[in-house]
Amino acid sequence: MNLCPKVEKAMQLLGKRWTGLVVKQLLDGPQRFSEIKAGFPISGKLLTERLKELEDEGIVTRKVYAEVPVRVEYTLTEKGRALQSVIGAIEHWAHDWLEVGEHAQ
Amino acid sequence: MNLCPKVEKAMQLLGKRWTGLVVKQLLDGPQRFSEIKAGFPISGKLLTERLKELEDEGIVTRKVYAEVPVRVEYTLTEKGRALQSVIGAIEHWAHDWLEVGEHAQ
DNA sequence: GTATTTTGTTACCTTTCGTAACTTAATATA
DNA sequence: TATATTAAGTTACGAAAGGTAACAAAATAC
Repeated sequence: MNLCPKVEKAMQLLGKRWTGLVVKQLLDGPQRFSEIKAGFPISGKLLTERLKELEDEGIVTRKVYAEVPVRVEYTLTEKGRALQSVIGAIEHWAHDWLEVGEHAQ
Repeated sequence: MNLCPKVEKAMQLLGKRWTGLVVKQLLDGPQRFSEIKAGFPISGKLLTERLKELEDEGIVTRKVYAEVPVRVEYTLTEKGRALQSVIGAIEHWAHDWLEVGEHAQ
């Protein structure tokens, strides 16, 4: 069986460090840069990079509020919200099968 | 909201290059090293590494057949087969939302 | 003019990844 | 006996991705 290019692309997207967590974070609603960053230990550099990638893929939109200091809010598009099924499946599997602090026996 | 350690661990597992594709490949049934490798352009070095990680997590089992030349077969455990829900969700999302060869508008 | 705050960006170093040559082990062939 | 064959790795080395911490921009308050 040869691999479907769409699935390959999805895998390469989600198979990047932090991407899943960024999407999961945004499933709770629109958030600004600093809020996402506070959710897990990603560096500012990488968060910028990941958000740019997700924006390029039409998964996230970026809105700048010209306040002082500036506020930038990131929101999932419909395409992004559809990833809820994937994130949900991961959470379900994690709760069913993972033990933290040790390896599987 | 603070992140559940199980979900964090799952994300860090699946958020590694090739891991999702290795699991997807093995969902079709047990396969030997070379068969998995033929499924997508992963290097032997990385495939060894990923399979070792998945084995350490109890997601995959490794069986050596002392034939000539040697045959090594990898099989998903029940924990591994449970990832079918995750892989399935990714495939579904990919078919619903991705276009190959161009970016989202 | 200086301080403050958020959202990046840059420089620099470390870790991970990719490639290609090599190793091992058991047999078959010359 | 020597050489070839084959699958499954392993190793060395250069390239790409990731982490850290200092810096920049922009607009306002002091």
